[in-house]
Formats: sequence, C-alpha cells, structure tokens
Amino acid sequence: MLKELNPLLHSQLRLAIMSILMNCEEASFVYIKEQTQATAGNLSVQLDKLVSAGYITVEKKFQGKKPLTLCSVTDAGKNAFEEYVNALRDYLDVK
Amino acid sequence: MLKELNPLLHSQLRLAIMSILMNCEEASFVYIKEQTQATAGNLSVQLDKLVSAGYITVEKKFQGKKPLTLCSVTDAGKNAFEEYVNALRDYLDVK
DNA sequence: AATATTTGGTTTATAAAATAAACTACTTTA
DNA sequence: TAAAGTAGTTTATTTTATAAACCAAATATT
Repeated sequence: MLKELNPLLHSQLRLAIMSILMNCEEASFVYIKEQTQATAGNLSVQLDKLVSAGYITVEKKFQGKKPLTLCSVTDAGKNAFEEYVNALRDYLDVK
Repeated sequence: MLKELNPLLHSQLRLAIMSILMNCEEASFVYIKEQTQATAGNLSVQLDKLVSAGYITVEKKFQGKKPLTLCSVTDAGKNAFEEYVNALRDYLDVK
C-alpha cells in the first residue's frame, strides 16, 4: 500500500524551496525567488507555511540598508523531507 | 534550474493511479479504489482527468451482471510519467 | 527638491484543485 | 417487496495555489 505524501511538501514550490535549502546552509528570499521563478507574493505565502510547520526558520536582517531575509531548514524539516522522499520513491519505482 | 512538475501528475491520487497502472497491464476501478483508499467520487473525477489528458484509457464492460471498469496507461501516459519522474529527481537529490 | 522607479517584501482576493457528499442505476439478499 | 450492497457519476464544498494589489524604504531622475 502506498504511503501518504506529506501535503505540505507535495507542492511544487514548497518542494523546490526545501530542495534548495537541503543543499545549502542558508538562502535569501531573493535567491530562492530567482531559482524557483516564483512571484514574491507566492513565495512569501509558501515560506510562511513552512515556518508554521517548523520546517524552516526565517531571519530578517539588513545588508547595509537593504532588507535581507535568510532561510534555512530545521532538523524537523530535514526529517520531513527525507520521509517524503522515501514515501515518494514507492510511487516512482516501476518494477 | 528546477524543471516544472507536470501538474496533472503532481497530485497524490493521480500519481498513485499512474504508479499502479505503470506496474500492470490493466486495473479495475474497484482495485484502484482499494489500493489508493480513495473515495469512489474522487477516484472517478481523477480518472476522468487522466483520460482527458490521454494518459489512460478506460473500458467499461460487464463481468456477468456487474459493471467492470478497466483502466490502462497509454504510451503518452508512460512518457509523461517518465518525464515527471526525471524532473522530480532533481528536487529529491540532496548532494 | 520633489517625483518617479526599484527593491524587498506582505496582505488580500481570485482561480484552480482536491475532496466529500449526495445521487443514480442496477443487483442481491432477507 | 423492501432493504441493503455494488459500482459508479455528478454536484457542491473546502482547501490550496497563485496573482494582484499594496506598503515602506532606498535610489535614481528631471
């Protein structure tokens, strides 16, 4: 029987965000926006959802006079991502 | 840059349906319903979408007096599934 | 020096999707 | 023959994703 796919991660944009953060220590709002081609509004909403779930943390600083929003994945986020990947593999493998 | 994930396939239930059909010649409505734990209504709707996209075919017969709906994946469906899997791998691989 | 324009976002409204509930038609069983 | 079960479809509701509108501060333009 196929396992449930964590609906918070089974979304193209949120998965892309997590994928980026799984491969670096931290990434800025602007960088994630460029990489994912998301609109700022959509990205803001989806980041909030990941923060609410405890999957990422967001730190708002300033770089000189410009705002700088830095995101990084938490341990809970890493675990959830890995569980999701494992569950998904069963869907993708064609015997 | 991450590729787009075919939105028709990036849905837990439709992906489960496709996954089942990629691993057998054909499967009945009832079998897919059992395997996916979907409600009949939801399954009916999602099967229709896959038919409309040309990813599966649905044949309605009778087994004695009972209706029997048999589903199978088309070549277009197989191609789309494989493309989806390839695109998705980029999201899942943590270097 | 006022006034556009750009940057880096958030909030709110709309469109699309998933899901569930209600319904249909036919069959079997009590 | 009425009740319940099987195999679905249609319609309505909820959820989700996305886009549009907005905001504040900084920088560039006339």
